[in-house]
Amino acid sequence: MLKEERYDKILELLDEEMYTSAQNLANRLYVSMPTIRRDLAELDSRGLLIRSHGGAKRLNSEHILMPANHRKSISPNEKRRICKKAASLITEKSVIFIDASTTALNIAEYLTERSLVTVVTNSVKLALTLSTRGIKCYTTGGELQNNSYGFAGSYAEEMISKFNFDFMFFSSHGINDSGMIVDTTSPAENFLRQAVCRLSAKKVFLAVHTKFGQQAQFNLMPLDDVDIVITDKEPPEKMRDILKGKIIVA
Amino acid sequence: MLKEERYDKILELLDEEMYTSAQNLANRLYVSMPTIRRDLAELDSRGLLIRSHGGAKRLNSEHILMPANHRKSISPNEKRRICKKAASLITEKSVIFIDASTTALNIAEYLTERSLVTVVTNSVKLALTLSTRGIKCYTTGGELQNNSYGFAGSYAEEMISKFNFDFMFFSSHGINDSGMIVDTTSPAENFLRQAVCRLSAKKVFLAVHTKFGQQAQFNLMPLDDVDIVITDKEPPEKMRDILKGKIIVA
DNA sequence: TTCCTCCAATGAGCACTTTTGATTGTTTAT
DNA sequence: ATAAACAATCAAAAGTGCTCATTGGAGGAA
Repeated sequence: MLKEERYDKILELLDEEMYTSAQNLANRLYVSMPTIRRDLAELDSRGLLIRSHGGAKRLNSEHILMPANHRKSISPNEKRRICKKAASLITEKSVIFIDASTTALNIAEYLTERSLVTVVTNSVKLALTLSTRGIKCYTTGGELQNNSYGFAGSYAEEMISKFNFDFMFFSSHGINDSGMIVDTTSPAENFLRQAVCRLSAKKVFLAVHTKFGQQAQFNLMPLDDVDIVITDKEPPEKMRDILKGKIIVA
Repeated sequence: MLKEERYDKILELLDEEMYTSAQNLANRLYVSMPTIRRDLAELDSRGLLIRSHGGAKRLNSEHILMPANHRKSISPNEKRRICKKAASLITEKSVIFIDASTTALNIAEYLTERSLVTVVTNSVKLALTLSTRGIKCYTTGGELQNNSYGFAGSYAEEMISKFNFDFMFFSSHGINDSGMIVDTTSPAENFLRQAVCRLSAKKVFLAVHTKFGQQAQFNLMPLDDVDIVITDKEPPEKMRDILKGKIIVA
């Protein structure tokens, strides 16, 4: 096992347990105590956990700046596959908007500096990711939404009003049986997405197959407004008609 | 097989496996270990994977986030003391700007929801910190600057132009012997600070004592433009005159 | 096309570094 | 006071970077 792999495993275990003893880690990862101690020291110095006598403690929201970055994303591989397909739609020099969702975040992997794309986003995470990859991107300002690490609000809306987008890539909580895209996030964020929608030539909805048939408290937009839906599996029978002509299975 | 082809194969394998050993790659691609090592080094430097002793790790969206250089803040206690004092200047309902610097970041600790302050910042870190503390804040958008985790650029400048600030809190690389506040960060970020300066009633400069007598490549503004300087120790003799009347030792 | 030259890419050998677990004596928590 | 956890040190093993000779493909000339 690689060292980095062990580091990740330690953080994953801590994610579930809040506290863990060095002994416990040594047993579960089949390495000796000194090794675990060294690992914990290293992870502590990276600011990923808090070392304490006998073990370690998970960072809580007070200490962590970019929280939950080691929490496992659900079906990460499906999301990545979807995003790979999504990125392949992007033509050179196009202007694209990517929203703040764990799904759309993966597009970052498939963007390169060379493609001369103008990226606009309201996602803090995407901004940080692209920044470290050396890809220029414009981030909307505004008020940071607690659960999504996305900006929203009137400042964000004003900022995006300066653009005309070729593509808008977004995701949400799900699509209900009547073909309405629904979400649980803040209304402010939904307003923003609706505004971007009006400014975008092509609207691309990224949906892992589990999203079909989901219900949530807010209506974002009808599926009719979307041009392309990218998913990872054939949707259930009852949704075939609504999705006809716009679905791509990655 | 071409080199680039092999690169792609490596990335494909990593796509499925998340972690892989150099040995494994060498076997599957029918090349020697040195070659695989060279490949991994190259791919790592291109930012397409993370090299780790014995192999490599896939770069997924979650891991890109954490800045690799977890530089520890220098003299954190002095900075906190300075920021505590800075926060005590803030009156209820005032509108304040806090810039992207490790020093000013500490103000977050001393802000409470109740004080009804409107906070505006170009710092991603501050935005995240305040957000987890439940304090509302407006973040400028713009282009993320690589080293400071701050936004800058014309969108940021336009955003702040909508405000009139009661206080501006900022820091920089230092003050040189002629009383000029100097910095090493991107010019874009300095333009932003200058713009905020013009919109602020009181300019408060936060300077750990080590900043006195420092030189750097960019001139930010003369000390004359600043109303208050907060530091943690009496400044050196030669700077007393310039600082007269505006210095507070926390 | 075919041959030749050149240069980048590769693999082997070797010295060096990193990682790891065992052992030691010291520190810490209860 | 006592047991657990710790840091420090060491040696073995694995992994690595370096140099250098060899290979094999790209590009130009016959």
